[in-house]
Amino acid sequence: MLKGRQTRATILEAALALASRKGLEGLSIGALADVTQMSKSGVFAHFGSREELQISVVREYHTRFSDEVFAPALTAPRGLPRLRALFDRWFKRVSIEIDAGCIYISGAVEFDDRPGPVRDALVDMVQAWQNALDRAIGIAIDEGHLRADTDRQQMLFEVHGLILALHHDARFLRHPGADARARVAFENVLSHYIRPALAAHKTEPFPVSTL
Amino acid sequence: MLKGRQTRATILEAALALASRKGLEGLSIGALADVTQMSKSGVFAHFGSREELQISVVREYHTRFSDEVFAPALTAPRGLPRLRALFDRWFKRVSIEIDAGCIYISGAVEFDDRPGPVRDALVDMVQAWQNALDRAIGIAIDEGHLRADTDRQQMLFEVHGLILALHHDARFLRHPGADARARVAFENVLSHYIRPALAAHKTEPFPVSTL
DNA sequence: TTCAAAATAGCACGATCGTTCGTTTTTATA
DNA sequence: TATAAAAACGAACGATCGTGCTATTTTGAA
Repeated sequence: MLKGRQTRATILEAALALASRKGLEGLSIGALADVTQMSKSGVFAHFGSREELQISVVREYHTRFSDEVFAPALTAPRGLPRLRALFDRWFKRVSIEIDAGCIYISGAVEFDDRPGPVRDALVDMVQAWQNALDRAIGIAIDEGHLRADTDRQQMLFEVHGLILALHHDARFLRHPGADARARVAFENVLSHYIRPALAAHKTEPFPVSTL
Repeated sequence: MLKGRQTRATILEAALALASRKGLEGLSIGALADVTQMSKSGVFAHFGSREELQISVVREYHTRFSDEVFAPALTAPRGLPRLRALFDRWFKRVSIEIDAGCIYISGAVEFDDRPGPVRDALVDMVQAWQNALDRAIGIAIDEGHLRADTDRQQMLFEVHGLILALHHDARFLRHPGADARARVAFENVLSHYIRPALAAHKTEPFPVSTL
C-alpha cells in the first residue's frame, strides 16, 4: 500500500515549510493538520510522536540539502573549483531562500541546550555536512590548490562562520548587502589558505588566473 | 513603593536564566511562577503581557551585556588594544557561559521570521552593539592601527561570523577546541586589516611588537 | 467483487498556555 | 496606628498542545 508513503510525503513537505519558519519547536501537529486538510490523529499516525516527526523533518531537510547543495557541486573539477561550487550553492541556500530559514542553523540554536534524539539527529546531519566540506578542503590541498599546511578544521570554522553571519544579516537584520559581504569574506578567508602562486619560485611569467 | 521593583527584578533574573536555556519563545509565565514561588497572576501583573515580558528580558540582557562586555573594555587604550579587549570579552561571553546561550544569537534565529515589537527590540539592541563595534574599529583606523582603507562593516561582518561559529561549535557541537579556533580566526581576520608595519616605507629597523 | 489490512477520522483526556477578574494581603505613608 | 494604594493571590476562561482510544473509510490484492 503506497498511499501512506504519499501522504506522509505531503505532510513532511508541509512540516518542512512550517519548521523553516517557526523552527522545529514551532512544529505542531494541529497546524500541520490544518495545512494538509487532515485530522490531527491522521497526521499523528504517520509518525507516532511529535519527536519522531521532528526527527523526520531533520532527515528530510538533510536529504534535500544534500541533493541541492552537495551533489550538484560534485560535477565541478576536484579541488578549488569544487570548493567554490560547494560554497556558492551553500551561500544561495542561506541567503536567497527568503522565506525558509536553514534548519541546521535554527535547529542548532534551539537544541544546543536540549539533549535528546532530535538534537542527536541534528548533530549527526551537521557533522556529516562538515565532514563533506572537510574532505573537499582536503582534496583541494591534495590538488595543490590550497597550501599544504592548511588547517582544514580551522578553515572550515572560518567559512562556516561567514555563512552564519550571512544568515544573520540577511534574514534577521535584512541587510541587502549581506550576500556581497559574505562573498568578499570568503575570498579573504581563501587568501589565507590558497597556495601562493608567485611566492618562492616564479614559475609563471604572467599572473596566474586560477579563479 | 519599591517592593514592586524588587520582585520585578527577581522575576527578570529568573526570566533571563530561563530564556537563555529555552529561548525567548520558551519563556512561560507559569514556569516563571514556579521558580519564583509566586502565583501566575502575580508574575503576570508585573509585565501586563507575555510580549512585554519578552521585551523586558531583551532589554535586561542588553544592559548586562553592555555592563560586562562593552563598558569594561573602554578602560583599554583607544584603537587596537580596545578592540582586542572588546572581542576578548565577547569571546568569553559566548563560549565560557556554558549554561547560558546568548540571547542576541538565539533571539535572532527565533525572530528572523516573526515581525513584531519583540523582534524590533532585538534588532535595536543588536544594532546598538554592532554600532559600538563599528565605532571601535573606526577609532583603531584613526589611531593608525588598522589600514586606512579598512571596510569597517566588512571587518565587522567577518568578526561577527567567527563569534557565531564559536557559539555554534562550543554550545551545539560541544567542541572543546572552539575557543582556540575562534582566537586564531580573529587573528586571521585582523591580519587583513592591520596596518602593514614593514610595507612600503621601512620606518622601523626592528620588527614592531604591537601585539 | 470480496475482504483483510491499511489509512484516516472523530472524540476525549489531561496538561499547559496567556489572560481576566475579584479578593485578599502587604506595603508605604500621613 | 489608621488608611489608601500597591502587590500578590486564587480561580476560572478559552485555546491549544500531544496523545490515546475506537470507529469509519479507503486501499490494494485475491
